[in-house]
Amino acid sequence: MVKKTGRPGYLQIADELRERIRGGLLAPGEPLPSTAQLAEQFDASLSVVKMAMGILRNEGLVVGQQGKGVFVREDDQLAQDGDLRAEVTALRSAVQDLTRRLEQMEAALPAAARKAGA
Amino acid sequence: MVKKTGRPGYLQIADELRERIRGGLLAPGEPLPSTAQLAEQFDASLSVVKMAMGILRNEGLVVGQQGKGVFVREDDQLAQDGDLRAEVTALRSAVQDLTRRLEQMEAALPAAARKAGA
DNA sequence: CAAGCCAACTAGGTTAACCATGTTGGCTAT
DNA sequence: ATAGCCAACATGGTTAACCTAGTTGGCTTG
Repeated sequence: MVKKTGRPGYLQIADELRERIRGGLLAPGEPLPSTAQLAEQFDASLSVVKMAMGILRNEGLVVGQQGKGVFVREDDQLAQDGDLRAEVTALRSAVQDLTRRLEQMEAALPAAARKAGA
Repeated sequence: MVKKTGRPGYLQIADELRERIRGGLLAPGEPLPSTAQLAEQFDASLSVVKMAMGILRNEGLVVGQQGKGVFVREDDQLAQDGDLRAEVTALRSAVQDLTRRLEQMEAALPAAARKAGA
């Protein structure tokens, strides 16, 4: 299944699964095949499948549940909206602001960081 | 360096590097320390550092050049042209990180959380 | 001196192994 | 029959090893 096109296998698998999700072949809430099954289907090693899953998880397209499986995220029809750009810009500003404020808190209250970190 | 906070090490490292970039500690065009150096600095294995680098690469924050190094992406506004997905991914990670840190603060300062929240 | 080779670095892909942890269904013993 | 255990499966994190391939600087050789 995985082709030797120069594009690494774990990205090919991530692409394919991403497209199945976008195309509706894998519906929201539906479980993906298990890691082992995917490895067999794609004729790939467990490792590359796990890497692909990690990417999709990081992208938020899927949600893993230990012991059960990996499921297509339910709540993101937001990805279809037209004007994401403004939304992303606003989110970035909000994150930057939160980061700054949280850093001030952590700097002012090292006890919290100590308790959490060490 | 990597703390046992429940958040996996490769995400902690990705968080830290992402913040260095956003904060300007690592300027656009500037090379990151090599994988080996980062592993030593974070007291982590090469593997987790490589995983962290893969995430940042996937997010488009950095660009790797085989044989040379990994560099902070120069055109920071590139995300405006196509790939909102990577931008959203980065923001999601940032939010996860902020959430984790804020929860630690709240756990360490229950009085403050009570006063502010409920 | 100059050309070229080579060793030592770099990123990146792949695989395998080990462990922790959560779920589930079936079997066993009471 | 039921309660509880347990094996088989699941995700997820970590580490190590091996390989490809590009870069760079120094040394050797012509």
